[in-house]
Amino acid sequence: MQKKYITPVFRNALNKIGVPEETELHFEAPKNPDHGDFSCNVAMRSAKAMKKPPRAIAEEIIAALDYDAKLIENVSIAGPGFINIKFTDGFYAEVLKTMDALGDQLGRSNLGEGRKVNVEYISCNPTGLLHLGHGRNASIGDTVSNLYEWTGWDVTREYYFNNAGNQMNNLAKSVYARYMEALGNADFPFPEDGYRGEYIKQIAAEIKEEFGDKYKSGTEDDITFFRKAGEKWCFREIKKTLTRMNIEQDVFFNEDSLYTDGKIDAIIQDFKKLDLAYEKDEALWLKLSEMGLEEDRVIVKSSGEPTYRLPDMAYHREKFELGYDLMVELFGADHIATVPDVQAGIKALGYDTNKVRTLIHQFVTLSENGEQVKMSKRTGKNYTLDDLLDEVGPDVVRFFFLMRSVNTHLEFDLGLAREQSDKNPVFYLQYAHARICSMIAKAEDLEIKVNDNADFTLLNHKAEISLIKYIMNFGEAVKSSSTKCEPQVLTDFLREAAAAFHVFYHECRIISADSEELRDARLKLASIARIMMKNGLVILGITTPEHM
RNA sequence: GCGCCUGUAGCUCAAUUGGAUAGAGUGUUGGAUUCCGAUUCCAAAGGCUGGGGGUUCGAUUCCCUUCAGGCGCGCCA
Repeated sequence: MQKKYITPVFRNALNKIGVPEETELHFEAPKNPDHGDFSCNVAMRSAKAMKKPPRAIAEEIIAALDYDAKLIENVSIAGPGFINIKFTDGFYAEVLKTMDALGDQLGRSNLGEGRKVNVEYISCNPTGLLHLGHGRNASIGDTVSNLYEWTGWDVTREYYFNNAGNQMNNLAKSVYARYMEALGNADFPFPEDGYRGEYIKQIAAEIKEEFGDKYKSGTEDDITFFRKAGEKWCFREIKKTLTRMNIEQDVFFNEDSLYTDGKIDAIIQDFKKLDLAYEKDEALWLKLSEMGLEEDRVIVKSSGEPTYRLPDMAYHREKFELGYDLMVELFGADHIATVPDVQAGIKALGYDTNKVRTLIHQFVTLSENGEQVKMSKRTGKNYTLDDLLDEVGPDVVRFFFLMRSVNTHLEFDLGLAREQSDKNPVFYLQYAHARICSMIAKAEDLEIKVNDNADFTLLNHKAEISLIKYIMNFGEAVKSSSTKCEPQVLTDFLREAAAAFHVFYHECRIISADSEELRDARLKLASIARIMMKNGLVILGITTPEHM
């Protein structure tokens, strides 16, 4: 809203002194508060076009500015030619009034204008349990979805459920082998690429418990049974874990349906029609080398089965056909190689791949006291997401996975995460919220209610103005976090905002303020800050305790 | 060998997309609070942004090169 006021003021001045209309006019909040509330580098940008030194242009601009002295305190030149703007306290009183009027909607915007976005995340194959990388994927995906919702998009949360292909046969054979072991065949051969996790033994044990040796002969029907049983068990566990993290998705897209609905065949025919596929060595190849990539790849194996590329492309096509304006997909770094192939394929089919936004997150390492942790001390096995949830709880898990930017390696400090104190950033945020709640409760005990008509012009303490600025910028932070698909932008912002509240709380008496009017204004300010903290935590998918 | 990602304070990470004196947290040292929650606040110390070149008013950011780590490079997904 500040920009809305100053942009035309500046543009008028620029026109007056003859700066070209196309010169970019951009304001930013300087890191250093001594540089004012807003800073503009237009004088430096136009130095070339004007053929004058930046500082001289800045002087001309300032002389030509026509602004309201009730809102802007002063405008000055600094450094190589920055123009710094300082607002009055009265300006911030107005801002706070506007923010207050938003109520619970504080932080929401209509950036997306109701457009449809599909966010695909987790999409873990039902062949095992979720591990730490999936936890990061789940946390980011879910919060990115929240961010889109808060910025006015129509969001569909989707899980691509892949229960076709080799991996499932592998699962079936692994379970079968463990089942035979459980029946007393100690040296029953285990498949070479089989899944060696302990959970396979558990599945086998449960089958033995329920059905005895009914499936011991291992016929094709038996293997099918093991495949289905394994899938069902794994998927149940996955969903259980996600529920613990408070994650619920709208659509579970079944890869199998692409085969039964003929989508795979259709896409093969289309590639053939476009003369982009050819047969060699009894397999079908896609001419990726004609689409700007290194080499051609197989899309149908000589066995007649498609490779992963084909269903992946068909899946994207389905999403395009559903009319999404934007498709976000989130993968771990190990999937990075598949992206260009699939994108090239759907582009060749005539779809606009600019609508697909692929996010890649790097790996997670777990550490404690500077040492890398691979195994859970509790179970002695590989660390699963459930183990982590058991140890530190869902709030900490989600926050830790969100507090680093997506495309960097993440070190999860188990010692810090376990810490239920000020060292742990999650508690720092939640405490700010809880502190406001208990303070308002205390005020109510004294029969002091939050006064909706409080006089904000009384708020001119440095700490008060600082907090108001955070409330004012909250919506921008949500927008920025959303458009960048970087939850970390929001976690950082909220930490700073919480700090601003704590400073305010420390320096400004609220309930025992000097006057009732000041008390009311501060109490109201705190209550608006509470909404900001609450909404922020909600977007991150973290609980908002009123007591701790 | 090739492609992608990363390298910033002792440690874990930021830096508004090319801006001002590179900032936070943690750790270390020292302080504050008779009163709304001490899970709080304030201060100090800590840096050749891996190294070397280049582009320009200005580079952690862009380009080249080199070193180090991670992830990929299948008719597996």
